[in-house]
Amino acid sequence: MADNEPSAPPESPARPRRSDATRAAILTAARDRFAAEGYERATIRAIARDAAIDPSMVMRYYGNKEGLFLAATEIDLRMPDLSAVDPARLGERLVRHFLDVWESDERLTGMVRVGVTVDAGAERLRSIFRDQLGPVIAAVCPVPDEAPVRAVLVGSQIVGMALARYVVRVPPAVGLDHDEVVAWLAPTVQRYLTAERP
Amino acid sequence: MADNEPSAPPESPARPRRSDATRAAILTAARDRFAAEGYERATIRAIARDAAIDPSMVMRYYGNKEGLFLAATEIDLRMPDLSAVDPARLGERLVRHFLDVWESDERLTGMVRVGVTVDAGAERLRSIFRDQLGPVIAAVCPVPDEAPVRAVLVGSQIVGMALARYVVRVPPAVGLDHDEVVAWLAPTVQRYLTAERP
DNA sequence: GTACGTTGCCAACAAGCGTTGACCAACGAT
DNA sequence: ATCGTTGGTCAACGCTTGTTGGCAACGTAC
Repeated sequence: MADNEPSAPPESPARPRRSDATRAAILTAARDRFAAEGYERATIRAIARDAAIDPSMVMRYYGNKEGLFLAATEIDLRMPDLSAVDPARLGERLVRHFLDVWESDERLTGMVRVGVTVDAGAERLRSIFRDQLGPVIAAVCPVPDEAPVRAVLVGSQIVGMALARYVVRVPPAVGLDHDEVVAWLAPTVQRYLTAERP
Repeated sequence: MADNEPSAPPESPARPRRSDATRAAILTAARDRFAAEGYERATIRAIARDAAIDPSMVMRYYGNKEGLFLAATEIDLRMPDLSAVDPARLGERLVRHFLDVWESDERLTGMVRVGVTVDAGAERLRSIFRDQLGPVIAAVCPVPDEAPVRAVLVGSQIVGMALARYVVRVPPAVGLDHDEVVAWLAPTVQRYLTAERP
């Protein structure tokens, strides 16, 4: 309905358009606003102002606010291949990876903010658990059936710490450096991954 | 300013008023709405409708929306006295306590929802860490200086799991029963409380 | 050069928000 | 019986929100 490709020729899935720069500017502004202020307070008008265009352009290119949100919050955790990692250091590897990825992409903070508030965001979070964290953990899981539970355990500790550090900013959590976080959390994650089911 | 006690006599800190029932109805409705929908989407009008009164009453009794929020989300974690607990079972005790308290008070879910979105909510969360979790953990902490860090570690795991179970509702986390959650999380919490600093 | 799709701005809409002040009814002390 | 205080409703305010439709400029293909 709000689609702008007139009759997308099947041979080229995405041709460059003159408005690509605008689209990109909107996405960038939307990411910043969603991350900083959450879904409701990030207004289309503010996003458009940041992108230096008219609010109606946002509607034209992304249909409505939820469409913009979904487009702006496609997240790639860049999960490493854990099968190449020393099994005894899986926890350390994972915790360090998440610290890096979290601090390199403010969308993750925004994702948590919104995933906790809006249904569309919660579904996004679930899909990240299911499609990105799940498979990687299944690959190193002794019993494949247990992978979903182990993934959610790992995720709960990682997200919990991210919440404390980057969203709520509890002082003692903010004060920890990477090595301290790894030293505390890695054994936990390691146990969730490899310990016998209790 | 929006205070309704004309000249509160110091001898009786809180006399019963005729409007106590209304005040309570507002608070109950506010808790439900804030918990279910977060700060922005829980409108004063909707809360007033739930409480079967006029929106202006909310303003009269609680000043403004933030005042209502603060009044509706005073939270008591009912922390137990850990010094009476077998030191080897501190983790188990704490995890079980949090499961109970979380499922008996939907305000906690609302608290997390709002604490992640609004500044006033984040401050509430920090104060809960500082004033309720902190002291209890300091009492069982080998080195008192380390108590804040250990408290935030415990909190990160507890809140992370609560997020997965009660807010985002990731299926594998919802499917765990209390004993399973305790079996997985208790050793983690135990280590955060009593292990040597790594 | 003319027709047409694209890009963009502008002005407006209806709805909903938090908040305010005027006004009335019931109560309690005098 | 009266008068100030309290509990409550009503109607409106100013504002912001997401969203829409019209219209002008630009570029390109024929």
